[in-house]
Amino acid sequence: MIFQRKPMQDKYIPADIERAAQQHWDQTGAARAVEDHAKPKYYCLSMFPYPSGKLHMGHVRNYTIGDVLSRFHAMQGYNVLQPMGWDAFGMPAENAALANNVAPAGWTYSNIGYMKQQLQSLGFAIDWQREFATCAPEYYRWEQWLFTRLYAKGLVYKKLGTVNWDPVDHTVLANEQVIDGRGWRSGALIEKREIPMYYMKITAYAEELLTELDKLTGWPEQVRLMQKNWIGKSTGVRFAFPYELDGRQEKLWVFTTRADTIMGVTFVAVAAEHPLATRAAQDNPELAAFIAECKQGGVAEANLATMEKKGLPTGIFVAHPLTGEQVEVWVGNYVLMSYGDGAVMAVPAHDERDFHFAKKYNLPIKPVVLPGGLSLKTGSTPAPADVSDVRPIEHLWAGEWNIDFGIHGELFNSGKYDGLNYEAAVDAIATDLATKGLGEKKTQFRLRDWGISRQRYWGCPIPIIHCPSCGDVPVPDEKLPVVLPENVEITGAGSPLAKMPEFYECQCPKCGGNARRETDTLDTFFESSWYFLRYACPDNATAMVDERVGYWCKGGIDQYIGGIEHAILHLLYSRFFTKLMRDVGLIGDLGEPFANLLTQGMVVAPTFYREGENGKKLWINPADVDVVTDERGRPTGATLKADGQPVTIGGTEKMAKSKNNGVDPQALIDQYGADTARLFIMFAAPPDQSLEWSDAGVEGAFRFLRRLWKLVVDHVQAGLVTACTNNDGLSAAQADLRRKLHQTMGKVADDYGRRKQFNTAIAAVMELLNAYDKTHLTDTAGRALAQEVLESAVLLLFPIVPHIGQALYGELTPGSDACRAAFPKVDPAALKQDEIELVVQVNGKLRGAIRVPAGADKAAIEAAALANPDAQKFMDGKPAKKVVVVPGRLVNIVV
RNA sequence: GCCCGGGUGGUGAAACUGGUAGACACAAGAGACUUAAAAUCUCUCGCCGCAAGGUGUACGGGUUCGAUUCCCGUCCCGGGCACCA
Repeated sequence: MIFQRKPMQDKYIPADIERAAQQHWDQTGAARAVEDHAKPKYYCLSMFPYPSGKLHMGHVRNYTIGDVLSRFHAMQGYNVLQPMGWDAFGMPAENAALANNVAPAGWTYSNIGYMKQQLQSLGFAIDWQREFATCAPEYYRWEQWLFTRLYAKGLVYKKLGTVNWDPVDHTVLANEQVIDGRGWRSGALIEKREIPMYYMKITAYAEELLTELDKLTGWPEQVRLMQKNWIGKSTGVRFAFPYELDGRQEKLWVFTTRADTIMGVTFVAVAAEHPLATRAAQDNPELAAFIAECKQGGVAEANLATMEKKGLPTGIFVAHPLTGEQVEVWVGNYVLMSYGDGAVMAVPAHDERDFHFAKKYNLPIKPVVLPGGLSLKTGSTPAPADVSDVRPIEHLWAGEWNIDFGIHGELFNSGKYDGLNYEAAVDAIATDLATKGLGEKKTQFRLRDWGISRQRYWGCPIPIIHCPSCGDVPVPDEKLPVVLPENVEITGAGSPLAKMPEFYECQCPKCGGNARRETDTLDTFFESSWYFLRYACPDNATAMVDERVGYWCKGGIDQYIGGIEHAILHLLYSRFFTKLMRDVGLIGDLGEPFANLLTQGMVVAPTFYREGENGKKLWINPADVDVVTDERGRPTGATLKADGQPVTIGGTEKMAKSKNNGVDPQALIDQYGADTARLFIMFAAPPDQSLEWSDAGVEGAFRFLRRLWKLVVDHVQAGLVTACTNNDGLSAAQADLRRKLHQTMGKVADDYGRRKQFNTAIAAVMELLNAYDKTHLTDTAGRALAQEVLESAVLLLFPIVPHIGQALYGELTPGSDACRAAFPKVDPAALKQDEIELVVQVNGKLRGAIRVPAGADKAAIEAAALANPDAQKFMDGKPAKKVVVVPGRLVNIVV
């Protein structure tokens, strides 16, 4: 018999085996996904990257997780789809254009080219035939098409929206570009400005988006909760304060969830943009100045909410709807026009914000709800001695805010409502308001409609034509796509499209007259809200989606993986789009788009900067910085490697282009190979935990792979044998190893499949190989066991380190292909154990251990524990009061 | 400010449903092999203590036979806050 094979390399050389493995996968089409109704499908999707230039560690982490799950499920017999594409529109391309004088399109495509090659070098089992970039007209034409359908249904509409206006650059800025209230390039004070924008009616789906959250059992509870709070359903009362102004009877509407406190209203606050504020400012210059001041600064809610609360009286009074008492209207900078009616009733005694505002401006505080479970009726503890005397209670409000003031309780000081609890009071008050025609119970959502217009160039053109006689006219299907011109000049001042007559000059599709094309583009969240459906049919030139979506997305995408930072917006918009597309009749009722969600923790890194001219921060990459630490390892300072001069240490933040703190994985891959990079990042932390980047430990990951290689080399050189399939002929130590092997198989499958915690799976295989090293395996039975352990260990690790796995499995089982191997199956017979060890505690403290037969009953275990000399020593001769036996774990003796 | 997470050795972390705190690694130290270095192998490694033992999971309280895990409060760090993606 002549069987010639190339002898196995003694040394682990990742570059060689990775090239060979990737070539093999390419040639065999290992990652190609084809619809196959004979197998269960597994659509494994990782959030597609923005092509920012190079991969960063967050990408490596994200896509390795996806690849591990994809490969694991393929080994379990699933028909796996793992696609990849590019979220290619967005602001960074325009910023790069400004900084380096390159066209956004060219910059984007070249980044895609580089990053694709990086992804390929990591050996991900991606079906590249489904790749697309969202900046391609073949992709975005379909969202333009959908836009016109939604516009026709009224699900897209136009209204005024507030933006950040840079008065120097004459341009609209993103929130990220507003730093401390100033434009990032001009340094000018930013103003709020109202402009017409297109909105999507996501509020029409608020109820469905909320209730369907309950069905998302494959999502982290945390994300469901965040979405629930974001949608923010609240039930309360919408009511009006009537008033007379300029000879007309008017109503000032507000919404409250605390109608029970309505008798405690001492003033009303409206937003600076509220019509009543505008009216009052007409003959009040001071108020007009205040309103102008409120217009300064950015629109981001975080800024508004942390601002000092300021206000000014309008001099206008409205009538309390129940008492008729006159209540003054104030303008407050903390009241948001975009929430509800842009006006709130103020009850300083029971709302913390109102309380501080009232204290600041000496407005009356009128308590109407008893704090801390007090009751007028029963005088229940801890009531003051004389409960009929309410003065001591009111005196409580003289001091600081107390958390009890905001809690539901029994009403007092409220006339006919005295003694009612929260629910009864709200019911009674709502009824009385309704009788007067001044209000009713109402459900309100915090969720607002989604503004999708952007005054930017690098995005999907909005397919609308403005005609002087016909109004806004959607671009007809046969004129789609509206193609974004790719050769433009970016100046940073205003939208380039608005300066291109060749783009905006057009004819009205209805009347044929001269008209102007919309020059705003769509929010890039638009593209990422449906890309996951397009992966099923990227080649369809005649329809947005087709029946293949029904195959791959039935019951939802099986696994979605991406950063926790997308927990609200992207995931909510994607859920919304799926429902929209269902209602437009594009897809059947697929249900929720993502059946299982894994929210990856952020890869964070320290930030470093220097202040440039006019105080602008120039961010410096961590790779270019030396950090000085004290003896405890705490950073005390940092210097730039290039010049040795100090740089300022910023916070530790998610790796982002804007802070220049991304770490390029390429150096890691070049030095150690893709498998080490993959193994290391999976071993560093569980996937949902945030991970502060450090490459300490990479060496250890590489060492482990080298050791695995050597274990297989040694075994192969001694000669291959048939793998062991049962415990016959094994020594006790060998049986222990075989038990460990099969325990490890179960543990790793559970970690991959259920827990999605890969660091512990790797640790388990490390433990197994440590045990392997310590077991005598030179006899015939031992050699067969060695073969079984090595074959299994290689397959257990294959999803994480597929290149070395491909090579080693080929050596261990010549002629086979690791890509076609099934995941190792546990042999229950190998798990059997005669004796187990139990820990003995005395009063909850570990004092000893006993060995008992595996099937020992409770009484026998108790007896053995009480007889244990270590336990007796600590029982001090006292009798056991109680003995707690936790089967399989421990015995606790209480004395 | 509001919503959601997190805090365990020198470091990354483990402990899955309330049951042995620190698995598995990194770093460090000691030793073996080597002319030497690298690589590899062996041992030590939370803190206090010679030891017995005590103590320890951000901090303060609580529930429990037993708490890293559950509850209340405080502090610190991270994510999101609707135009970063």
